[in-house]
Amino acid sequence: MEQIHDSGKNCLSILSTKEYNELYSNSNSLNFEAGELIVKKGSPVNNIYFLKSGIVELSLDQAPKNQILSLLFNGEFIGINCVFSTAQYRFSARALTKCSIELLDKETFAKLLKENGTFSMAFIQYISWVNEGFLNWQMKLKEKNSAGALAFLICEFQKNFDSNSFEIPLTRQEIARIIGFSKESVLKNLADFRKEGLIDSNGKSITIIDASRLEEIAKYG
Amino acid sequence: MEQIHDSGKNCLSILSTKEYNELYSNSNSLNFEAGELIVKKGSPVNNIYFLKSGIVELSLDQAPKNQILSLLFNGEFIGINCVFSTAQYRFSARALTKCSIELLDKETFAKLLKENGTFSMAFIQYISWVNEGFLNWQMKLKEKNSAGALAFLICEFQKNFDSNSFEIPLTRQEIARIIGFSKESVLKNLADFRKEGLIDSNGKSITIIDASRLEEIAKYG
DNA sequence: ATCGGAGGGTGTAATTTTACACCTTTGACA
DNA sequence: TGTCAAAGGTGTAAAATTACACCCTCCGAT
Repeated sequence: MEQIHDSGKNCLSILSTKEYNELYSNSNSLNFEAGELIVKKGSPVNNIYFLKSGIVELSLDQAPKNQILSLLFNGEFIGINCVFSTAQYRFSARALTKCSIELLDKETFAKLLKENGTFSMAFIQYISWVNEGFLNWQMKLKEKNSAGALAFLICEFQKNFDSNSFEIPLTRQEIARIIGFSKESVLKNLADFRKEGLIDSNGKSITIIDASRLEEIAKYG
Repeated sequence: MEQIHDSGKNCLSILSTKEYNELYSNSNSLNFEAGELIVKKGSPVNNIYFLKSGIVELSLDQAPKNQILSLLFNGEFIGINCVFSTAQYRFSARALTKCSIELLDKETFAKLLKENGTFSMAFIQYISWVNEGFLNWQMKLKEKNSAGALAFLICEFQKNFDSNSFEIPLTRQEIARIIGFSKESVLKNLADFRKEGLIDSNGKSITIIDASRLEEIAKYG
């Protein structure tokens, strides 16, 4: 229990070559285009979706309107809480960018969990870590106003890129659905950030000019 | 994987008598009074807290001010996500009522998880179920206005009692911290519910008069 | 090439929620 | 029994957010 497994990839690396091959011999690769529905709410859980590359949004409804629960990046399992707790997915998953996904067999995965105690401990660490992260993300967003939440999201995206200039592959509406405010609030706050010289933005591309002040706002001050 | 383990108690019942005795021989019973701090944010995870009876609140800060993450009822583990994902608790737990808690040894618990594949599968099902429930709870609250959120909380409490008359062991301030609105909003909505004949309330005791209309509001319509 | 829809953008009004000010009630305890 | 703090309660003003109305631009399909 010394090692903390902080990504799905990390967790799969526990498996022996034999176990790994067994898991992957029962799996399929799938590719999705931006905007495509990956998992529809209510569909039965027959496989485990492992996100090899791309960004996925989870939302409570399959319509691309509702509140976005969370964003998943590469190395994560999609909707892992539903796999072992309910017979069906309780939300929908949609590709935000091109995505490459490995469809693992649920029964093989479960068999390996039962047989390999080290793997199951790593998996327990992983889902604990994922859920702890989700909880923290939600709570941080909840205590902020619209400007703080937007700044927070921009800072979080920045962490996934090395540069201060990057593209956020989301429409203003999608950003709004993530942070839980209206599209107009997002637009107005973006305009304010631009006017105050915190960022420069042009469509989906964004450049952070004053990172420390942006982080101040993200922390809510 | 047929059986779904939807409470910590249920999950512990998987253990053989021998394993159960091993776990409990390394454990202690603790009792807490209403208001007492059970787990302080930042403290190291040395034990697993199993809530035998009572109601516990989880919050991001030890001060009894901040947003309440969730309420735990009997049969649940306290802060189970932190046990296997971080070395320390990321939030505080406080007794809302008198609580009886079993302090299980973390290493023994981990050993049993590694050795007993059926137990670890049940535990995985349990934490998935807990987190799925938390996520749903948070999302349902998020999409509601203050009246809807309050009605929702009242309806949720009602489910834990068999009668339409019961006591909510929370101050108005605590209710506010759970649903994420101000104390005044809670008071005003309660007054409205009373005026409209949906409920009767006197201090902490509450009687639901028009359950269907209250549920309507809870669903936000 | 042009039509139409989706997305970006902004101002103003309406709505919701909070903040503040202040009062009453309750219950522990000296 | 008196006191004091915490909790319940309410009205009004201020602040934040949303809703609506409307405009422009870009881009894909006919």
